[in-house]
This record gives sequence, structure tokens and C-alpha cells, in this order.
Amino acid sequence: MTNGGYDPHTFPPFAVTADIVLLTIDVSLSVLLVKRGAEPFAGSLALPGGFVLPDESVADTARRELMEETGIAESDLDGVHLEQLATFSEPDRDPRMRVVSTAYLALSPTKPQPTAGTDAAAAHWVSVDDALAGQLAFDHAEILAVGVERARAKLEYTTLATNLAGPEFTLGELQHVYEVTWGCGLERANFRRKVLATQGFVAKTQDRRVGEAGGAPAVVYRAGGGELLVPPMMRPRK
Amino acid sequence: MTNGGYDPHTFPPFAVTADIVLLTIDVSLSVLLVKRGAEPFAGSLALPGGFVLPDESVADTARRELMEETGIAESDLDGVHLEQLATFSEPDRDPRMRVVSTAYLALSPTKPQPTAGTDAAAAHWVSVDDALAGQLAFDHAEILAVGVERARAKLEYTTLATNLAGPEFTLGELQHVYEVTWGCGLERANFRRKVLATQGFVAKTQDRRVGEAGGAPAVVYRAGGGELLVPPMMRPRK
DNA sequence: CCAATAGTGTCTATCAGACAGTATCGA
DNA sequence: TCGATACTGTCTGATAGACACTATTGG
Repeated sequence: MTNGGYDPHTFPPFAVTADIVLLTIDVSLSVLLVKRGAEPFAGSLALPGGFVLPDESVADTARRELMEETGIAESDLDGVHLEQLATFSEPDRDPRMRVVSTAYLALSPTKPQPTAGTDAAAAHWVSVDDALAGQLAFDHAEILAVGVERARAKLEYTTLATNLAGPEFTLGELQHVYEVTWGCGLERANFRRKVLATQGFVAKTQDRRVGEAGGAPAVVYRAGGGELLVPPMMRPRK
Repeated sequence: MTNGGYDPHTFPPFAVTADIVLLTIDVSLSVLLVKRGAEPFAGSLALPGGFVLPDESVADTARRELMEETGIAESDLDGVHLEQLATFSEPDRDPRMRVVSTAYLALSPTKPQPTAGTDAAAAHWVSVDDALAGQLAFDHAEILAVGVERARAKLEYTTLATNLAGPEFTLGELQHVYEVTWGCGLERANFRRKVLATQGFVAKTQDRRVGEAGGAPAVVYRAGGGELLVPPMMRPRK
């Protein structure tokens, strides 16, 4: 690189945006999408996102868009995991101009309902399978695929599932997070053994809870403070 | 996000760069750094990198800079692993103007000598420990730390070490890659068993080779084509 | 011979997969 | 009572850690 490039008038102009893959657990793994109003891709579904402002880091933008487009209150934001995914920069990814987008992965234990009267009015929850099968705007299908794979991988070697299960959860609910995210069933007894044997994964509370479909009351747990799972929770192969 | 932001004259202007963490194995884990000639941080060491050109993706820029600043020939580039690390975007990370940098991790089996007469003339190999202890320009110490941790983590669950060991290597050399990257010793017999038992990790060749310090001739291996290591190679904890 | 490296074999503790069996709830 | 879920226990095969042993080179 030659240093002449540093003259503010000679570097090529870029717009920088943050796009958000916000996932939550439902009957299936679901993602928040917004319906686009303007061309290009008017009427298509897209990931929520927006421009990085002059005094923001991209992470700041991601947090701001998460609030603006989902109606998540700032006070609820600490329950939402947010991490950088990857940056997408193909020159033709936006037909209008040069836009570089840094994607963020957000994991919410609840399914915040988009509030009317805000940007979030155009937001809808869609199952990840449907979203990937349909036609997302720009390269958002690729971004979503990267986000989903990141989430699946991170359940293996981190305690992140506790974020998706909510502040309080039973072991059955925690297992449900794994099964929905990975799309496969797990052996109950072995899952329990692994979770309880791993230091810092979950912490018992005094409460018990009865599920919707009856059954014996289950002990309620909280996140145990730990971050890593060593050795990892093995995802069934094949 | 409001769509008025798409007017090319209203979005804030950003410069986008690619910075490269090029690592190789020596007596210790080493990184390629360049001495800066211009302010700010004139005379300081920095990661090689440069601006993204109008018709390039950031990955294109990373490949180009890798050639320009290290003298790696385009034909040797396929032996070099290159992957995106993360994007750094704090508003004040460059005192002159707003610069967003996407960092890339590159792993080279050899230690290409910077060639005179090119940008690479200012390039030097520095041990990672020394680089992190010293004062790198901008936020490059943070970027380097992220790159090193990524490399260490990826040796656990991918076959990436074969890239750092070179096109052909003995099991002793492959173990050396792990030990230098992780900064700890490994049991020889267990390491061999793990590597040889993992499908697609390494492939035997007909050659044998005698090391510098004597000893019995060792079988020479090549990369085995596989990418993932399941279950992973466990890094000793504590 | 010695130092150094390559390669093999084995014992043991740990852990994941599989599955049986008991306990406790709502209907 | 039945269906459903919570929880416990146990057997087995796979694997990692630790370590002993032999083999082959250069000096």
C-alpha cells in the first residue's frame, strides 16, 4: 500500500452497515426479518440493519438497530447475546452503490413482538428453514446461513444455550434449545449428565416448575457463569 | 433504518482497509510486521494492510496485500491459508479519519523473505510474544491477539496445522507446529495416535526423512484432504 | 557407546451412547 | 388409570493421559 491513499479525497467512498441475524427458539429456529419498502428488492424480506453513523462503532450500530427494529428495550438488551459474525463486501452486493456490511449474530431468549409505529412494524418472525428456502434480499441468505451455522457450532463449545433458554429454565427446556437449533434429538439422560457435570454451565434454584403437557415438576436452573464447554457437547454426526 | 440514508450524498464517508495477521512457525510463533514510514505512528511496527479498491472485495484486498507486502508469488498463494478474522471499527482507531478495517488471518508454512525494492522492504518477522509486548500502531495489538487466539483455537478442531507444517512434513514436525502455537508440550505417543486415527488428517508418502538432530528416519506425510477434526485435538488446560 | 528422534504397545480413568427403571405430575 | 415428563442407575465401547519399551540414525 502506498501512503498517498490516506488523502481523504483519494480513497474510494464506502458506506458501512450493520446487519443483524436475530435468532430465537420457537417450534423451530426462527429469525427476525423485515419487509423492504423501497427498491431494490422492494417487498422482499431482508435482515434488519442500517448505516453506521459517524460517531458509532459497528457494534454500536448493531445494538441500536436491535432496539429500533425489534422494540427490545435497552434494559432487556443485557439478556440478548450479541457478537460479530463476519463482514460481507462483494463490490456488487448492493446494486446502488458500494456497501460493506458487518453482520452480527443476536440470540434472544424471548420473541419480542415488533411494536407498531416504529421501524419494527415491518418486522416478522420466520422459521430459518423457510427463510433460507425463500428469496432474501441482497446476499442476506448467505449471511443468515453463516449466522445459523455459527449458532449451531457455538452451542457445542460454549454455554450460549443458556442465553436462548432465558434467564430461568428447566433442563428439558435447555435440551429443547439444543434439539431445535441442531435439528436432531438428544438422549435425555446423557444430556442431563453432561450439563450437570460441567462446572459453571447451570446453577440450581429453589424453584420447581410444571410444564404445559403435565409431568413431574422440574427443577429450575439459571446460567452458571461459565462461558466455555470443555470438553464440548458433541453434536451427533450423520 | 430509514431508507433516505441511501442517497449517496448523505451517508457518512468511510475508508475500508484489510489488515493481515500473517503467522508462521519458527522457534516461536512469528508474525510479519511492517515499519511505518509516515505519521501517525511513524517508526512503529504495524500489521501489513491497505485500502480496499473500488472493484475489490475485502478478501481480494487481503490477497493482493499478501503478495505486495510479503513477496509471496501468486503461485505460492494456494499453500497459504487465508480467512477473515473480524472487523474493527472504533471511531477513533485512526486519528486522521474514519477507517473501518477487516482483519484477515494468514498461515504460511514457510517464512517468505521480504524482497527489496517493493513495499515488502519494510517487512520483518517478529515473535508474537515480542510483538504483543511492544507498542504496535493503531489497535493492531488487539487485532494480533484475536488472530493468534483464532489460530490456536482452530488447531483444536480443524486440520489447519498441516498448512503451517508445509506441503510435506513428518509427524514430529506437525507436533512441533502444535507445541509452538499452543506454547506447551504434548505427549508424542498420544499425539501420533490421535493424528493417525483421524480420517483425512494426514496421508502417508513413500518418503522418509532424517531430521537435523539425527535420530531415526521419519515417514513423510501430506495433508489428508479433511478439514474438520471430530472429536477435536484437546489443548492441555493449565 | 551415546544422544536424539521415530515408532509401538499397554494400563487406566474418563466419558459418551444406549437403555432400563422409578417417581411425580395433570387429566 | 393413563400419558407425559422428571430423574436415576448401569453397562459398554471409545478415547485421552501416562509411561514403558524397542528401533534407527549421526557422532
